[in-house]
Amino acid sequence: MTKEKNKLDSFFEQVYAVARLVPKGRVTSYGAIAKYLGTARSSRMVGWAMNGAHHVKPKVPAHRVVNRVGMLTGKHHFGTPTRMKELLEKEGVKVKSDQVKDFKKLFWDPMEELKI
DNA sequence: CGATTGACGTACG
DNA sequence: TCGTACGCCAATC
Repeated sequence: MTKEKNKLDSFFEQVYAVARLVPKGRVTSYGAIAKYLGTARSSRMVGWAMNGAHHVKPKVPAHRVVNRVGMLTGKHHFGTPTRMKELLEKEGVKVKSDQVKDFKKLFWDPMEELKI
């Protein structure tokens, strides 16, 4: 405890929470999460938050989070540039040229499930 | 402590 | 319609 800081209230933890809520076989965007958290203008912070997703437990399905166009922009952060694609295809998400197919259909909007 | 970068998004030309 | 510029805010150099 000591100078323990409530990371659960940190913006980063909120991003992780939403990312973990993304159903298998579905994907979402940084902007969607940012917007849900009320920081739509700070969409970059969502990506930055994911930077620490690798050391957060439980595992954060960062591979289900892509940019606004469905491109796997963060694939280089998964150890291998093809890891993200493999993970998505493994869940049933079709990926072509680092871009999610039917992204519009597979898009999972937190506002649709968590809002209200 | 100031400048640059970054897994984005929107605005403007 | 496509390309470029800018803003966000935190972390890193």
